[in-house]
Amino acid sequence: MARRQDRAAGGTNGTPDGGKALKRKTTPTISDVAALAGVSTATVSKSLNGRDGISPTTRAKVVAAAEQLGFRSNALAQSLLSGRSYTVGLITNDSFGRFSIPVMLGAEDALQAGQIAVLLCDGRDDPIRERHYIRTLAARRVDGIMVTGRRADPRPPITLDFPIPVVYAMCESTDPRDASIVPDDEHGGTLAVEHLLATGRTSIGHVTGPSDFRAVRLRAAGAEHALRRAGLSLAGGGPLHGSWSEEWGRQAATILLRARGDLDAVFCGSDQIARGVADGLRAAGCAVPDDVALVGFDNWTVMTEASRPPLTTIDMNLPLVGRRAAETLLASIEGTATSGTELVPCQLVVRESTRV
Amino acid sequence: MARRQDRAAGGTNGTPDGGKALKRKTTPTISDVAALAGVSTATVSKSLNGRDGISPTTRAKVVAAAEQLGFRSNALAQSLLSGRSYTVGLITNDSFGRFSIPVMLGAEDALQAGQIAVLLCDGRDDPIRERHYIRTLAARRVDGIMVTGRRADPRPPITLDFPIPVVYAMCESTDPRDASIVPDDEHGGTLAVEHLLATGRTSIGHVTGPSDFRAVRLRAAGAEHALRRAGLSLAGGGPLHGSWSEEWGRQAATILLRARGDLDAVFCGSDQIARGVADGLRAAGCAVPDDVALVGFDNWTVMTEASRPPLTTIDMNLPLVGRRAAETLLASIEGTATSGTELVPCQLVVRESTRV
DNA sequence: TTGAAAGCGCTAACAA
DNA sequence: TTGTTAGCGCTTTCAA
Repeated sequence: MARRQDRAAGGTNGTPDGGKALKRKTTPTISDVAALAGVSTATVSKSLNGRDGISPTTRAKVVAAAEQLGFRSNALAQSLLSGRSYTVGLITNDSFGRFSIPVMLGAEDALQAGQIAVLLCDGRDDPIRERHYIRTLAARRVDGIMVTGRRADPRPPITLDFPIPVVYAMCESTDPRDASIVPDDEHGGTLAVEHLLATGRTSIGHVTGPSDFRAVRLRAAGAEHALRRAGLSLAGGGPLHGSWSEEWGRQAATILLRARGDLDAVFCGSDQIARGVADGLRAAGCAVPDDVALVGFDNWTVMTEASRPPLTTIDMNLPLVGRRAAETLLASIEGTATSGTELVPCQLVVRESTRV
Repeated sequence: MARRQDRAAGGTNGTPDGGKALKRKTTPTISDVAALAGVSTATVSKSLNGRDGISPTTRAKVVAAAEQLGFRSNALAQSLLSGRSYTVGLITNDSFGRFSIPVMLGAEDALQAGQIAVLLCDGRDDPIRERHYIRTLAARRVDGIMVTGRRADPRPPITLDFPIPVVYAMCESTDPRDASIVPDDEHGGTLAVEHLLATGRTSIGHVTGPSDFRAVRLRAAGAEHALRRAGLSLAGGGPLHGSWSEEWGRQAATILLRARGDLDAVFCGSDQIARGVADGLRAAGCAVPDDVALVGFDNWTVMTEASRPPLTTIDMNLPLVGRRAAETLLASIEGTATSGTELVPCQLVVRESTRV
């Protein structure tokens, strides 16, 4: 099956040299440093950790010795002593997809600034697997757990039989006492429609995903509020629900045009749908944005840029969601627990599809 | 900025109860279990780890005590003793994008089967950051490191000042003595063209990405080999290089049609390009697959399914790349080091765009 | 079959 | 200013 390119044998990096070996060079410990520097281990520890009560001379000697040996303090031993692993578990059920990754990146950034490492756990929507991971994380004495998901819809909280902080990012816990950080979808819907209104549109349709997504309901609600404040309502009588696909967008474009000859804007529940709508409108001889303006949702560049014309859209600030989640988790680890759901604001990104 | 939904305070899961606290319930240790079971810690250890030389009665007693206390062995302590952390570091420079994620998932799967946890490190193409991560991983005494990237192009090996196994997944190390696992792009190109030939096409063009990508050169080489074996050569005289975009695909379709009136197939270097080609052909009044058949590369569902018609494509088996990398790393950790580059075969996925 | 003791690598009292 | 000692939680001889 697999081909292997033939090449010289013998790895570079540290692959143990096959032979029974002479002096199997083992990682230097604090005692090695102490011995070399001619001091006690306690002195080495203090010197290297910047504790005071150490003479500059000694400190220099120790540092030199450590350097020479390539000494690197064993975090495992430190953790055992301090009772903190400086590690958090990241459980995701998005198989690290489009939504959870930006969240993760934001989180990882904030955590690593706090010197916290992240253990990866891909739950695959399998409760068994999730439980297994939780056991592992428990054994490794993580300082906290972050849970992430594909959908913003509330999910049952994870169950822990040991007391450590948990925060839900992107997916809300059904237990209101848990800390959750999610994008403010309703606000996103409002932003989109307000932008359309501001550019002079008045007959605005809404094409979106299945109504059993909370995000879908919230975005629609935000849109409708904004319209109501302007004394208007959705063209077509309400949101048009379908699948999260371009195909649905294309169909919906036809439906809307047929229903409302005066249609001059469409707000879509996703960029994918919006791209479909753009194609559908074009096919019907309708110009975007001249005849009909278009706003998507997600700011998924692959879609927004490939669409003709490029799409104005709503960005959920997912990295910020991740960052806030990490900060909340860190605070909780430090003892300042928070609870309840925090909404991260969305942001309008203007491109060709709504140019005036 | 952020809205906070008001809700009752007080977390569910383990957020330390604010107060100075009564008996701050601490995680039970092996001594707690020993005390409760009325035996020594050594006996507890042996009982729980299935060592023999323990009477069934005692074992049962210990197990019961452990259960009752919710005892979970401290992996940190075990690691300190065993010298193995059962953890590997995963360094990526793809910001966990489209390519490295499937690789990661495959790897994570294989590793977790081996009871190995994964520490996440997003290098962001920043060497400083990468070095920082390597220090962290060293301190945490990871058993090995896996390096992943966006491009298959060879990258300089990471530099370690301590001896642990490293494997490169998806991105090859420039040092041939390192172990690398990459998709067999050349094979992929061959598969694509052989499929087109098998379905009776003879005038086959190739539209692909920038030629400084090794994958681009390999895929083209594979395609040309297959053609040569059939006594043919690429329509258009050679590969058409451009950007990795739909836009380029649309342009290229026009170019190819103009150059070769008898064009009956196009093999594309990516699904994105292929989708553009599909649109370009359709716009030129050319039917896919009746007039011109189309094969993409990547099996990126978002593109293959949204394309009209859905695209036949080449799948790189990325999860398998990850799995093989993990297996190689595990073997290396166990002492069986490998070196050189392993090629993982690609696979043809047939859809509408090449129906006969 | 069980337990006492030593030690993995490190840090924090406390003494010197 | 430095060193001695104890101990984090666990496993493993070795002796009982």
